[in-house]
Amino acid sequence: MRMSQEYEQLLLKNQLCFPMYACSRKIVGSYTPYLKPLGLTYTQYIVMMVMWEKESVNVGQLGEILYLDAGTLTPLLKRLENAGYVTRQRSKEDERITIISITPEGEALKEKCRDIPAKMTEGGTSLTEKDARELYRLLYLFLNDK
Amino acid sequence: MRMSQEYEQLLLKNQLCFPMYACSRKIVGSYTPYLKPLGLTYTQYIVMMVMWEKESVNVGQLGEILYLDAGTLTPLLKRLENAGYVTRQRSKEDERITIISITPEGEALKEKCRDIPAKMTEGGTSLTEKDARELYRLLYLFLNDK
DNA sequence: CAATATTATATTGCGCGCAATGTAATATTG
DNA sequence: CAATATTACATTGCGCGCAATATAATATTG
Repeated sequence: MRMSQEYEQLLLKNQLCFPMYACSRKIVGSYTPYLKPLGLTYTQYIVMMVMWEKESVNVGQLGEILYLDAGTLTPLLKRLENAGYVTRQRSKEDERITIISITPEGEALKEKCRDIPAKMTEGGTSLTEKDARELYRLLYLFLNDK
Repeated sequence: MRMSQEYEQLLLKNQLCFPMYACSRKIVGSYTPYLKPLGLTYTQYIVMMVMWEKESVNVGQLGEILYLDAGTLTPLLKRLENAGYVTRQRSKEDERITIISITPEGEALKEKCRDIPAKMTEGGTSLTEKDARELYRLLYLFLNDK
């Protein structure tokens, strides 16, 4: 007996969001063995990646780059500050703005993270180089657009 | 000045995980306008999707299907139980097992969710049908494999 | 320039998501 | 069959992730 069109769309296997959600958690989780020894979470890691590129940003810019809001970033940045990797200080020109700056310890952390990307790919995906490129393209299409 | 291969991989734009993570949150978030009026979170919604297909499952099976563990599922299932959508009872054959069963209210909820998939696609992605299929394939490749 | 609006961040509250640990029931093993 | 191991969930603790609200500083407006 055939299901109606509407109800058929409610089947898990017909969803695009679900595999995205599951995939994301799976990959984020696969970083843990490399990040936990450094005392980092995945979100802290991507914040540090931004810091390695920028050296200094404010909370709003960080949020735009990472698609995260102050409710997530503020406590996370306080933890990175406590760990000694960044400093948080109000801008002198506009006291509403909090400027996040990387410390020497934060810079040093970059070296400890140096091999993580290689270790992550090394396990080996069944994704070919071409598939990976295609996946990348489609994800950014979704991300920039809808 | 050129960056070393290792450090270049630490650039956010060279990561596959980051867009997946951001994309996942973005799509999950786009469900909120439709789920919140029903008092559901996205995770509760996909649990209910399983219940609509199975009528009765135990916690372990639910975890396998959704890639979630008991630490996440137990409190979530208690909330769905309090909302009246499922029941939780120990199996008589094996008292370690908790059986989750859908209630008539849970079945009724399916009708209220009927139009959600259509509403989700309707906003319109720049993804073509072909791109969506390709994305689906690549996500499941990642999910089943690595 | 005082009143109002806007902006940037912080705070609060709640529901995940997951590692680690606990607990009770069932399986296995000597 | 008693001791031990394993299994299936439950609990605890912590860090997000985000909506809603608060707060303080700056911009705008009449």
